[in-house]
Amino acid sequence: MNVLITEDDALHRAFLKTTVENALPECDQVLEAEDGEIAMQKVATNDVFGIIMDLQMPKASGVDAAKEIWRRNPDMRILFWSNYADEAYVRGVSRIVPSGAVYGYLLKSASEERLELAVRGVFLQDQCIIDREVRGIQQRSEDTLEGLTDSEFEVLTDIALGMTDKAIARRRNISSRSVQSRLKHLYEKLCIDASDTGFEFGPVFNSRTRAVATAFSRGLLNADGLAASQESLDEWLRGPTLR
Amino acid sequence: MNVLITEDDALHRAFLKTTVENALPECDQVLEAEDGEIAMQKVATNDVFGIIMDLQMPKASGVDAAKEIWRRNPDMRILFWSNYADEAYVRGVSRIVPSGAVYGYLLKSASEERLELAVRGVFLQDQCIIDREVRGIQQRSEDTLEGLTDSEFEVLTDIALGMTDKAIARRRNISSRSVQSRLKHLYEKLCIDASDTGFEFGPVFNSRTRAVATAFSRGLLNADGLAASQESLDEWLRGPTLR
DNA sequence: TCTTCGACTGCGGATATCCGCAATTCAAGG
DNA sequence: CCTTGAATTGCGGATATCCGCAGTCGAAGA
Repeated sequence: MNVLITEDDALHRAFLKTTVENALPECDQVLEAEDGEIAMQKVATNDVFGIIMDLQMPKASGVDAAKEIWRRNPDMRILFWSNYADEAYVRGVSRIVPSGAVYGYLLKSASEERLELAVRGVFLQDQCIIDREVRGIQQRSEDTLEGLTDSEFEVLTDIALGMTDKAIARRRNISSRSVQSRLKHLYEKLCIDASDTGFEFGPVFNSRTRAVATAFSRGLLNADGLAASQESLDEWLRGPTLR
Repeated sequence: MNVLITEDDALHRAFLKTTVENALPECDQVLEAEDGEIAMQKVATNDVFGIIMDLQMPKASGVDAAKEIWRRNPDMRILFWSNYADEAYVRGVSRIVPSGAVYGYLLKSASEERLELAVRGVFLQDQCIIDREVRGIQQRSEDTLEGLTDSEFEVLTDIALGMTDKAIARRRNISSRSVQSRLKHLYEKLCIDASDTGFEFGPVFNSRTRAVATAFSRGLLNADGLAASQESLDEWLRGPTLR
């Protein structure tokens, strides 16, 4: 029974290793990977029972790696261990977890006991253990009222990448007027009122860019998620529209 | 002789403490702070000789805290210890360091020996010790050719916050046409060509939002720096234009 | 079946943005 | 003194974006 630790920070990696050795005496070997790519390799070439994975990593992010690993091995137990409970991360994880898969989502601020309990719960008892704080974000992002629709979130990432209305319309197979309609709803939910003139010479903010800014400051978007979205956009650009 | 460690991650904090105790036997007491605000308090109420400071922290970021601390005490030795060598961080630090101040900038990926050497160099021998990688970024951001002008950087943060051309013009005391002129140069340096049609239905990207996206992915901007810029914007909005 | 509600869509107008062209200013050097 | 180059500004036009209004469509529910 081997456990893989995927974490770029050396100190955290060492800490996780000793914790696993403590909490899981049944564990034969603790493998280590310092980024998502190495993790995928190690899973492919070793008999890995479960994974503890950081979300913020260079090269392949934790979400990317988990997605690929679950694609080949839907039963893999994965315990995510992250610094933040940003909506972007929570959403990203929720999107890729296969139905029936066993996983956990713990914050690094959690105590060592909670971590040990989570390790045993996820790896030995097939429990899904989600940090309370994360759980809150998860629910909120599922509620249509509090958070954003998938459509709105989609269009938000698109404008954050700098796409024009027309390009978004093409990509999502809707009219450009619909894109604007979705944007309008997005602006409302983010409380962006272009005519809300903070000073006497007209509006201070451009709705489009302002939406991206507030989404960033609220944790709806983050650099990692944006990089991932950029990749899928590149793929789309290379794809069907290429002559 | 007391040393203050400012770092939100508990593991890193503990690591720094033992390192300092090893490298600096002369040190009487190691104080700890888990965010920038606490750091400022501790500096005010204790006799602190030098500081090791993380840059990414909740509440007040490392740059904010260092700025305030240096304002009251320009001779304070500060060793920055950061995960990334993002241009935004390097620029932020370079901007606030008083002339003649002793400081260091080390990456967390540096070895423990390098860290110990840096601690002794900065605290005991008044050396400025800058990580080679950071030094590279620093030089590049000083060169006008490679990096961006201060004007261009300024306008970049403004559009990233969602400001309109007119508002930027007001704030920076130039005409809105000049804002567009600066933007044009910015777009050129970021290699953003709106007419670079990736597909057959016109341009894919909106220059303005695209610039923000690429600036983010290149580390010219980051969430922390944006939050700081937002604060100074709020201040300006409350200030002279308020009737 | 009828109603309701939300999403999508087209039209048209008000602004905002992007950019080429050209005149001006100003500072650094030859 | 003259030249050069960079920054600023105005003008004008081509697009892009934002948004109100109104019509269509499909799904959910009475």
